[in-house]
Amino acid sequence: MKKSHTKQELLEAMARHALKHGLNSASLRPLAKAAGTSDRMLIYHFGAKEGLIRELLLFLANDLAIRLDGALPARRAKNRHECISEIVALLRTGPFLPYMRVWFDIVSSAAQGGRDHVQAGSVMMSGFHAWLKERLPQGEEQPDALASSMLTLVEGMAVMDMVGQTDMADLAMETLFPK
Amino acid sequence: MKKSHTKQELLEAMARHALKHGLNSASLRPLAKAAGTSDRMLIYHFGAKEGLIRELLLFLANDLAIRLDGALPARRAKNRHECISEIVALLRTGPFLPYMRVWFDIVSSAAQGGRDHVQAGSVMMSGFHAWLKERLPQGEEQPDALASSMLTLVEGMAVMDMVGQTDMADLAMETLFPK
DNA sequence: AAGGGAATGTAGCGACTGCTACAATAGACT
DNA sequence: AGTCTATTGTAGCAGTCGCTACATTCCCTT
Repeated sequence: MKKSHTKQELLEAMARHALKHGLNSASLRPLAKAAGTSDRMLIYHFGAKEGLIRELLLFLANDLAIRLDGALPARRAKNRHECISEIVALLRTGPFLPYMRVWFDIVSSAAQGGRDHVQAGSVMMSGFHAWLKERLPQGEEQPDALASSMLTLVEGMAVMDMVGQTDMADLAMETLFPK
Repeated sequence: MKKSHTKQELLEAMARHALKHGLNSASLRPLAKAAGTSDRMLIYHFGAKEGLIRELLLFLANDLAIRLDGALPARRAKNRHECISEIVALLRTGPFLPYMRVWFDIVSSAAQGGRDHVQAGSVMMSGFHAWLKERLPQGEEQPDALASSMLTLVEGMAVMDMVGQTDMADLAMETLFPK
């Protein structure tokens, strides 16, 4: 072996690159450069770009889960409004913006029928749902339904944010989960 | 003049192509072929690809508005649940799937900082909001807030649909706007 | 020490990208 | 009729894409 980058190390570096520069527009040579290797070696390790993307997506899904866990302590919110508004504030925070951009790359590719993207997106939402459920106010009778509601609304708000309709997003949140 | 395609005709044909094959991956030669002309002529008419995309986005925004108007009569829904579930059902309908795919192409590009995409997305959401407001149940005291809520939730549901989390989308809707 | 397989570099292929230089044609106007 | 301008075709450039053939180097095993 000369350098013997681990697949994990490669994925880590490529994930960092994808978070900075986008996922859909990522091509082998820039990814390789970011990971300190060559396109030649990426194909060698992952077989083809398709496999690389698949593994990169799973890595990113896991990475987001870790990042979410680290960002907000696993404690119960005081009430519904505080719960969702904390989450929204968190996602609008600098460190999470790259994840949001990559997230919509994934959604867009999933919409075009990319099965790997659908799967990765599904994994991400499941993880997000579980994470959110642990942070709901105490005593909620239907935590699944409430977590689904909040998560779905949060996703819609993210869409609105991306197209400059932050006001509409905020209004929706304040209306559905008022103080 | 030999053929003298109108810009409008070109945009129409290219919009059809974008709805079929995606917007982010659209390149000049396929677009030109779909419009019965050449990449050479597209550049001639639009100056550069950037201008073409800009005009195509506005065309699509207008097209979506027209399509929405034509799809559901401008009548008031009986209640909130009927209102939103009709809209969701409509958007999940075959003819609207291409628009959803293109929509998330736009959101994804907007997330990457594409100003034209942000603007087009904003126009689309404003139009959608106005359209929805006319179809709210009668007697709602805060139509803007309610329309924003429903629209934002619908967008979140669309995201969930794209990544195969239709169940979560439905659960959210039934929870926030129960029968 | 010899062999073997894993890892890497170099070079390049064919297809595609947005875009352009050059020339030809067609119509409108004087 | 002759000129001018708008429109179009042909050909191609320089760059990027995913991927591969070939050769080399390295470490581990025997």
